[in-house]
Amino acid sequence: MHQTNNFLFKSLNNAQLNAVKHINGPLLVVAGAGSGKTKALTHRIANLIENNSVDPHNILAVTFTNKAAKEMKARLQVLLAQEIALNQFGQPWSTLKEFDQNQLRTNIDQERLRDLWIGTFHALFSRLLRYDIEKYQDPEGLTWTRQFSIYDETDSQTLVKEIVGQDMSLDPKRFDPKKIKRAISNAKNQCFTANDLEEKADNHFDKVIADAYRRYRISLSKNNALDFDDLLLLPVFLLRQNDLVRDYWHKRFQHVLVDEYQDTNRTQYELIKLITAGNTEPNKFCEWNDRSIFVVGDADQSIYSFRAADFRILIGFQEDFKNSSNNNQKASLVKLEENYRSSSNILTAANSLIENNTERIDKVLRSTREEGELLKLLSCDDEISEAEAITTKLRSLNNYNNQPIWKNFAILYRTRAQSRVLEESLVRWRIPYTIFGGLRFYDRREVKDAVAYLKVLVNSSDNISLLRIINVPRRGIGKTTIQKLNELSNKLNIPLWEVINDKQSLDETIGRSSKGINKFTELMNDLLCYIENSGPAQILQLILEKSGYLSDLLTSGSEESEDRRNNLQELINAATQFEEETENPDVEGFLSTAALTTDNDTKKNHPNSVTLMTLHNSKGLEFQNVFITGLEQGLFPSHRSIDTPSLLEEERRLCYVGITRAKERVFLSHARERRLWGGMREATIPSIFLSEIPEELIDGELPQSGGASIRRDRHLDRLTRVDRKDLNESINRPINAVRKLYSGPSKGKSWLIGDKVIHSKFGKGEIIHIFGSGEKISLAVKFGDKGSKILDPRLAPIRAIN
DNA sequence: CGTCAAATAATTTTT
DNA sequence: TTATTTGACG
Repeated sequence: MHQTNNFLFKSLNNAQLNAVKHINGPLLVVAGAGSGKTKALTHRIANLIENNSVDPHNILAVTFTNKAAKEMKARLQVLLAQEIALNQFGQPWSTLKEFDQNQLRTNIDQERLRDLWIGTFHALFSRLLRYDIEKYQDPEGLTWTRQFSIYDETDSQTLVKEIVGQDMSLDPKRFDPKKIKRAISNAKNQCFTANDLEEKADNHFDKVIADAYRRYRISLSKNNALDFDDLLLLPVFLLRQNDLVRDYWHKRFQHVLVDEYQDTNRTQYELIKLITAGNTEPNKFCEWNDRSIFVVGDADQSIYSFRAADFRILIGFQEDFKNSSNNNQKASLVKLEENYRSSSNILTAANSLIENNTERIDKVLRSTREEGELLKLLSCDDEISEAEAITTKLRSLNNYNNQPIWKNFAILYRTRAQSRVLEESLVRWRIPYTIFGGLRFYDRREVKDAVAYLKVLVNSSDNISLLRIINVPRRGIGKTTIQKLNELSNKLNIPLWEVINDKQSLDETIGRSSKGINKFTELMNDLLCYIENSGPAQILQLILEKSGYLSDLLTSGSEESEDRRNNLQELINAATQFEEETENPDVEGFLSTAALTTDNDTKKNHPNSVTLMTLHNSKGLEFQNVFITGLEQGLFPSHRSIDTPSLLEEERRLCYVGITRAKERVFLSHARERRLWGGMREATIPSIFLSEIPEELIDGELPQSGGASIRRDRHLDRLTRVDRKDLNESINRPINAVRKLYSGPSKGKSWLIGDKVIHSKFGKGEIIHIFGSGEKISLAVKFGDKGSKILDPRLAPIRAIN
């Protein structure tokens, strides 16, 4: 063995080594938060390439976010560069000049890793479709070409709305287009066709959805467009039906790696199976020589089930990929349980919390670090005091530095609406902050307009984009004109573009309204002359100039239009960058990138500011100090999840994700009263999650401002306490193992954990948890087959039984 | 055809 | 409260 082995392996712990050294066959890596899973992934790829002569051309590495893909690629480059530096130049990478480092990395990227497919599910499989979509034979006879448009959420929503409202003439009050879109999306993510839905439908509503699904698909095809879900679903059908195509991709991708496997949905799972095992069921597949499937994930961090992600796919991996030729031996498993991020108090808290979930893979995060500080509880009067308490903490923790380090702090919340109050407080104290998420760069109006021009130039069937720009900038084309043209297009069954591009018949049908239309078609035909020989950046420039879009913005001269102009310049920069980075930078490719890029990944490393984001957005990140806000029943956990155990467990995982983001300190805050939307105040009950963290790990503190003056001892009365002894006993037991005596409310009936009750709807049950205090308590009651419910004893139709 | 004001709805959102 | 969408009017 050469010394490269040493180098690749030396910084890994035993579990990581086992993962990295696994070569052929299936492997599941259960990777807890902060356990170095990206390290395992990148080192494994490097090991395949460098020590096992695997051609990068034969590797497929799939992630869920562009950011993760980018990071993986960058780390892989460095790994390979380090090796080359050592072997070829005889000096460690770190001693090379920065210029030489970059040179080497670029070299590696362009030569060694050129054919390595690493990216998001959507990016990679849309790429596959750009090659092979024309080989797809749809059972309903629908077709697409390789110039297909990708519709984002808004575009496809518009289309569904059109179909439901006009095509099917349904009352949008009874059949909410948003709900229908969601239902269709859900079906697509579970690999169901419209026919499948039709067969399953046992009520009117489901039949309507199946019908809408079928029409929506036809409509997409007429527009030569695909939505996000299709980028995964269509490849599944294509690979299933076309042996040649399937064989090609199956043979090509001998080593498949999937990151965040707990977030895969059924359709993605089908894709992975088709690529890995071809037409064979994976547990019947035996040709594992020179072939592997390597999935990494953490069921405890599955927080996207509302987008049809299903972590049971991860839990089932060992069974799915078991070896039928060897005693039905289960697929191998490696657990990464050593956490390098958080202090041990934080980890113990997170572990105790997640123990309350029932659907898990047994796993405990082990700390590699010192005990650290206790988690701090901030009990506040209302959401304003909460914000004030947080900013006060922020300032006091930074007082000891003459240079405040704001970037060490993150404030996490369950819903976007919570950010406003926090912002106000931060502004008041002049604390710099950055809000994550929100409007995508490519979702800005002017950017979407410009991109829509490109889309129509490439794909003239794309009516959504055509209608978006036909009167932008103003050409005096109104609603009635457009409606007439649409009707004509439908009647003659000719694409809208061809209808408006036929000057003569246009004059006949709409007379003088055709003036604006002609202006538009002349512009587009002019632009079409350039499409063959110019890159996306130049065409964008031409679009903005020739359409008058830019000059319109210039004449208005407002601050807003200046912003717009900057954004458009930014778009051209993005196109230029795309041309520089891409081997064959055609407009179609740029459009795919534009559709599949969020600016979370392009956003430059934020300056020294506090980060504000939703708990969902925080997954995969880490911060020195983390605030988790709004820990109240109905907010976190959200009211939609509170009486459905599986949803409640997902909220708990979300809380687990939040806590495990922190390296040094965790602050948990809740407000006793919160203005919801509108003026009304609502008294709150502290979150059940607070009661699931061992009391001795939490330090209740007196908030320094905002008049939130409740003391620790008074506060803790409000929570159900969990004794250490009971907690230890509860480990490895289901949720109802945590039991304690609770002194009930002063008035009315007092309740005890363990009491049996009878509910008029759910039948007999047992109280497994009590939280809140005084008049405001809630009971968690477990009803045999009906699962657990959270009930208010003052309202719920229950009575005690023996 | 375009603008303004009333009406309406409100978890989370890797692509 | 706010963001977005609808529809009446000039």
